[in-house]
Amino acid sequence: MTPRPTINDVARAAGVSKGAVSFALNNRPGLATETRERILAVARELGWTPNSRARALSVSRSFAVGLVMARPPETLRADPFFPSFIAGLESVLSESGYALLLQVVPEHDHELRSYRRLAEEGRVDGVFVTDLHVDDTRPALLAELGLPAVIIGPALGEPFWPAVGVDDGPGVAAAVEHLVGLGHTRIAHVSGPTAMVHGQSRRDAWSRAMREAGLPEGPFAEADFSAEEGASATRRLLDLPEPPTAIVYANDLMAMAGLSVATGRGVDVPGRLSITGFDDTELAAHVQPGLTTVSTNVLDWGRAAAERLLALVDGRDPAPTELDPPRLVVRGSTGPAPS
Amino acid sequence: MTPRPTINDVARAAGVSKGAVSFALNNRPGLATETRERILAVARELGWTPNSRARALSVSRSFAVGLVMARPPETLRADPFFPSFIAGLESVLSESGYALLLQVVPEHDHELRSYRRLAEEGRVDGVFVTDLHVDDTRPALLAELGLPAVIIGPALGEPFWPAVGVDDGPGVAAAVEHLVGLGHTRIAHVSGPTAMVHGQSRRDAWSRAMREAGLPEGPFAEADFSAEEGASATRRLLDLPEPPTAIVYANDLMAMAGLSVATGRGVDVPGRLSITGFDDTELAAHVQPGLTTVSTNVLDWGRAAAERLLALVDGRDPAPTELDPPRLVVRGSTGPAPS
DNA sequence: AAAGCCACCTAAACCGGTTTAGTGACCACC
DNA sequence: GGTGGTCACTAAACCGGTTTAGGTGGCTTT
Repeated sequence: MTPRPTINDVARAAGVSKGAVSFALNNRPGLATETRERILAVARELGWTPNSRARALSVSRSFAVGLVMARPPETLRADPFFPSFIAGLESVLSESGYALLLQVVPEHDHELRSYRRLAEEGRVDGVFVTDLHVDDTRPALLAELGLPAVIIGPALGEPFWPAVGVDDGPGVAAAVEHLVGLGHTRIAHVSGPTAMVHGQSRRDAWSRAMREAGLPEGPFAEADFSAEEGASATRRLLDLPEPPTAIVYANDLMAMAGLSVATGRGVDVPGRLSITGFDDTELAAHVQPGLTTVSTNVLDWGRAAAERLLALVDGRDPAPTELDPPRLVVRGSTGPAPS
Repeated sequence: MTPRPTINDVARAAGVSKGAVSFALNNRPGLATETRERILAVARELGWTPNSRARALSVSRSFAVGLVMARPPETLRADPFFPSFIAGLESVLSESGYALLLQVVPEHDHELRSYRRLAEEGRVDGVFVTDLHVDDTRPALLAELGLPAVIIGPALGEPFWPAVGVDDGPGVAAAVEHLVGLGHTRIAHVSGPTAMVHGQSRRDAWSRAMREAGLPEGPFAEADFSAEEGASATRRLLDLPEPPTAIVYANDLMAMAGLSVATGRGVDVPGRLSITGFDDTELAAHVQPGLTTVSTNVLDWGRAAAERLLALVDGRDPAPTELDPPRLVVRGSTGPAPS
């Protein structure tokens, strides 16, 4: 209620100039140790904290970074990625006194405008870019705006852009290999949108793994990561004259919906059909049968992305970060191929 | 790359003082229409946007509001609430030029510090308070800090605090009534943490509905909204000498885990056991059998909360917002009580 | 004793907006 | 023809920090 003290109040109370207070706060050389301590003591006593708005103006930095999520609310709803990812970001950002500014926009078009606005108004010092499309115009826009950015996700194409992400490939490959080891030969894939980088990269990984196992590619169905489309893709695959004996889904949500479609039709899992997911969501361990899936350390991923962006903002050299490779978690939804 | 133009550049180019530019921008009276238009034209031509940092300092506002989420990452992971809720917030905030500042902290203790810091540094003009505990100290802290706040969730106790939320009660009651109508008499409840307001309020609603149906309360198991505890609570209930014929869960995640436990044990759903959830997550419609659950309009909820906070920040009278009441969605997981 | 040099601190400019007090021109009125 | 009142605008203070260019006093140096 009482107005917060300003640097002037502290200076007056300590009998020094406000410059001195600033020096003491940011412990810069040029102050006698005794003076510095006296100033800090007074500041503590008055309960003074520097006003971030004033600081932001004078140093021309906002000490905030932005995350824009462009998804229809429906797709957003059950996404297991963001909460953990954001927790990872935060653990690094808050440590450095940075805040995370979140924007949710309904369409890609709005997203471009969001970035532009964030940059032009000087709200953020850098941004994270997620859900990259294969022909995404955002990197170009951000370069034009001169806004430091870190791309979240597998780096596809432009390698000079700093992307941070676990490579999905080995995870999908591990799932395929696991199934091949169980004797499966007709292994289908239900992908996310192949117009998006992480949809495409998982799809590619599946193709490659099949090729490397010396198998034909098997049926493929494109979906959009939602339960709805996961279910309908599964129906299409099961309706094939020669249905697959295993399906590799691009995420857990679609896999769980597919699992229900199968059991609802009386198709035994894993007796007649094996199923794998991707994400290792909490529920995956608790469906019947338990879902074999790929687990990635999203928290660490967030941390790495934040560190990278802060380095970029500070003009430091971003240390190349090593992330845990994805790990296959085998549960009950996969079993030997039917004979 | 080239430094953004400032208000001074615009003033010089238009041949007026910077005050005039400011007046034109915020279209305040006292400028000839012709002058105002000339200034705006010049501004547009130079591509000038007012710097929000400077604006924030001079008007002593940050044009940002904060949302602090204090949850262990595990609980956070699969929460269907936040993504939609945030989308709702955003739709209102961005309209008014406000930004959403997100903080994720691992513990409740950190959360208090987060709020304090946000307020003291002047980063935000107001905050949302979620996951209220029954003995929560945050309202007191925020009052002390003089920070406008809107509590998200059912208002339990302190009615003078502006809370925005759908009342869970009718939703849970509808589920119980639906089951009673199907002939069930032993209806159990698996709750969230009763130390939290929304855990407690759903539990209370269940008790009340049972009482009003003239039934004894039936077995109760406290859990924490997670799939893990939902599953173990279900096991405890099914192990009872006289197991319930229906279970009302406080959220979908626990209900789906419970559903799997039941089917895994060979307990037919809904033949021998009926199950209801709460949230109407995307997957609820796609499990086998489909989950009967309670749907709330979380997007609208977010919108209402944002409108309320902005009103509070502006010192306007917050219009009382009407939210859609929760709606029971009947699917296959509920059926007639076994005879 | 004048000059030189630190070490320590102050005064003032600056960041880029908003806001208030004030000024000059113009017109109306008595 | 002086007074009063608008209108349209400018100049300058202000928000609360950071930063730079001095300034002061004491101690060495020659």
